Amino acid sequence: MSDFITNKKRTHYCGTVCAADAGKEVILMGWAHRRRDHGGVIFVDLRDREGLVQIVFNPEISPDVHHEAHKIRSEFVLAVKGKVRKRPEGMENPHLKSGEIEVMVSELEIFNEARTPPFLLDGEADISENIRLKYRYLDLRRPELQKNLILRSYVAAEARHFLHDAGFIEVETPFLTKSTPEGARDYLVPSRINHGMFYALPQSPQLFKQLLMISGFDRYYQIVRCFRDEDLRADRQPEFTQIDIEMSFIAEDDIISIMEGLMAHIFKTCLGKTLNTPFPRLAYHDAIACYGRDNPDVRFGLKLQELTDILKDAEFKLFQEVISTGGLVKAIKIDAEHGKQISRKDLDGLKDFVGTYGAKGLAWARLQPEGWASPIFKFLKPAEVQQINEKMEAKDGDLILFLADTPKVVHDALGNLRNHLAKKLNLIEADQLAFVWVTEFPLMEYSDTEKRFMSTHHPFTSPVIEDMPLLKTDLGKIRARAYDLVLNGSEIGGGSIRIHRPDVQAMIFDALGLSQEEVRRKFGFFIDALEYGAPPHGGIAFGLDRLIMIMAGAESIRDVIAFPKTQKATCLLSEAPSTVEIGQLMELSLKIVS
RNA sequence: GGGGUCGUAGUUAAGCUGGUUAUAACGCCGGCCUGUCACGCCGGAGGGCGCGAGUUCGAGCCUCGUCGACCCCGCCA
Repeated sequence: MSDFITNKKRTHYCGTVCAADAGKEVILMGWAHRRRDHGGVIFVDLRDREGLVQIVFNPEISPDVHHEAHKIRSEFVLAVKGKVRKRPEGMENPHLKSGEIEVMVSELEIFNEARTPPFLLDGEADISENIRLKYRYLDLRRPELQKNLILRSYVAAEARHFLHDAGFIEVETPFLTKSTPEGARDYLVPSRINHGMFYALPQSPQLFKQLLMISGFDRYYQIVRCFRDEDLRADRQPEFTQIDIEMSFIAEDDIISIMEGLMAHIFKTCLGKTLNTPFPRLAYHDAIACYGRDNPDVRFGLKLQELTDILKDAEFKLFQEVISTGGLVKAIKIDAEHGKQISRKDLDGLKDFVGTYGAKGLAWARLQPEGWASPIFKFLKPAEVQQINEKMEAKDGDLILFLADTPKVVHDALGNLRNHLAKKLNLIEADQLAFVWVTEFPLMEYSDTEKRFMSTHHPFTSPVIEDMPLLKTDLGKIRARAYDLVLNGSEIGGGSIRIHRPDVQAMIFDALGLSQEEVRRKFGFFIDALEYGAPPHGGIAFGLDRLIMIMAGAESIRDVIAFPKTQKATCLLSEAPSTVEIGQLMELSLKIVS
């Protein structure tokens, strides 16, 4: 074995060698980031996870080592021994943390050569994602991704630290578990021992953590992988990580305040940022009314204003039709300064944008010195225009965008348009952290595809007690004891107080249209457990990946996961999924039918 | 399942209304250089345009199909 490693141990990480080390003998190990060969003297930037340091090969120090150094190419793996010295006057590199010093190498070992990498590992590598993912182990050498994953590690460690100190017990729950067809599509695992039967990978440890409450653990947490076989997005991967939490003998405010403490601790220790707690709260109904979505980005205005009442008698066919069939008219005002950045052509683009959310049109009006310029205002009475002016507090130059449609389409389209405009018009200040709790979710929502009411959260969410009578009359109006934590317009966590009484649980299953046999088949073990003394309990789960995305300022969830999947849920590095040997299928009594 | 953007040397891109030997930068290889740090200078190699059809005298440019990456809708209790 090499004398380096066995006898000569690494003394410093490259990025940590600094001016204070001048005069010291150091041993460094890392990758050749860049080489500058001047014929006489050779400079190499040596890189490890902590950063870069310039190492210098000078023939006057050792002709042999200098000769050997000629072989060094990008990404060769090196060990060097040498003396740290202050760089000569005027030769400092202010771009480098270790730029004041350099290491004069007296001994070199090339541990390993490297093929020329398929892409440069320098700075902002604007390389197509398929190449990056195929050579993920090289992409991960880039400082940006190293930084993200190191942050991720810190956050997980600090979360554990905080929760441990707060009396939470980390318990592992099974990955091979029972399929529960409610909710997302399951990843299935065939059972070899039980032919024709399948495990499912957990979408979340929901029932297990509730069972742990019944078992008396009182406070549980787990940083745990979850699996959902649904289509991917920029912030969605088929396997993702949750900080999963459950507590007994508590109510909403108990959980909310401890979780605010958790967030404050994580942001303080990992980013040095102080959060203002408690976080503001917003009822679901108000979130939808003002922001169009249940994960509002409250870093900017552009709130939705309702004009339905003002326009209900308007002699404009389109509005009349929409309003008389239960639809709404809502509008967003863009102030003059930003409104003028939006051209007629942009307006066409915005119309197409809302089209993707089912909106059939997008009307606009611009207040100009000579009055309103708008394709629709000619259909309105002066009194109506006047009321719109007042409601929107319109000033000269303002641009108003109107949408008339069903409530769902109006909120969907304008909610997304609002976010789109904020980005386009640069309305979001960097480094803002806008947390908001969204509360009072509906317990159930009617599903047009399933033709029945479905749980908004999951069927174990407790309804608000006073709303219980609505179980007989108006299922859509029952509020849930649920809460989501939203950060900068992204849902980073969600949870609820659970049902702990078997009779209440039975009523909810009944309202969801699940027969007793179905309930028994799907959740029998859990129903049984509820009957053996379940404490009042509730919990929450945070999406660790999304949280890290925001903390790291990452554009994509793939940038905070070491080995992510593509949008088609494949791994370009390992080439999973793949076909398997026929023998493996036979062992599982499986047959590919098409 | 649907909509959109993209696919040209190792990489990132350019390639005009289809027209001889397909450009550039970086990277790579060789040479020179004792103070560079996106080192510099000189020289060189490297692709036939994701793949497959078609239209045409002629296709990187047009058409169709197909594969892949990304973004979005649906989906994500």
